[in-house]
Amino acid sequence: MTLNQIFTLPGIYNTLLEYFGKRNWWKAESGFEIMIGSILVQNTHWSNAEKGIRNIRRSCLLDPERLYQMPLEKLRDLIKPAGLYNQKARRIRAFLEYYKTIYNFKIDEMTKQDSQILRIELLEIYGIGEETADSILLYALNKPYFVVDKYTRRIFFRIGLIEEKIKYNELSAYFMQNLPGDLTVYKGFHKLIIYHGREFCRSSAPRCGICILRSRCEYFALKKP
DNA sequence: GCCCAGGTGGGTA
DNA sequence: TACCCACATGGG
Repeated sequence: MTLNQIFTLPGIYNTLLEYFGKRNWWKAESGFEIMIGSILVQNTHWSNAEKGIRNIRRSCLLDPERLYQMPLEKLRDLIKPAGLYNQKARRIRAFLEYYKTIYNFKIDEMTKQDSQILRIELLEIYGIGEETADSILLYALNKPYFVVDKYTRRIFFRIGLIEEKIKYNELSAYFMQNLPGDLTVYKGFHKLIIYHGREFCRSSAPRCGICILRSRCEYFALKKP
């Protein structure tokens, strides 16, 4: 196998999978927890977002109806460790408003809805942009949308596979067109990109992402001629 | 003490 | 349309 063959999306996916293996990932208790977590993790380290989720769970509020009844100030206090708490409290409230109005807090009803319509609906909610919408679609509702985040953009630009200013939809389409339309691959690849990004591709180390990933690819290229 | 994190919306030119 | 900027806590 040549380096060019390794540097395809399936090749990179397999390389990262061999390097990182299967790791523990956030074990959410429900789709609803994933929806709230997707908002809390916006521009925030996961460990902080998790504290917000934990506070909500401890208060027995990890339930759409109860969380909806919660005064905004109280919600704000619970999610404080996640940072950006004023904005995020309003965003969670806006999402709950939509979830109640359209789906009566029933995730099964939401899952039955057409994926494209769901995505349009989610994007109309205050505080839900493309990444958060796709995160909810993929992880909470098991709809095949590839989640593109800061790490994805940074890593694949540094490897040289995409342009720096590529639009979200173009980058997402690039992944979906070059990977099997498989939920396991979409979820797995996104997680691996995050692992790689956290360890090797921080913004303050502009070259290491390329070096590590390229060297791993070269290593596997030699290992599997 | 400084930099950064799994974004988003609003303002301005 | 394309840039800026605010938002905010906690870990390294």
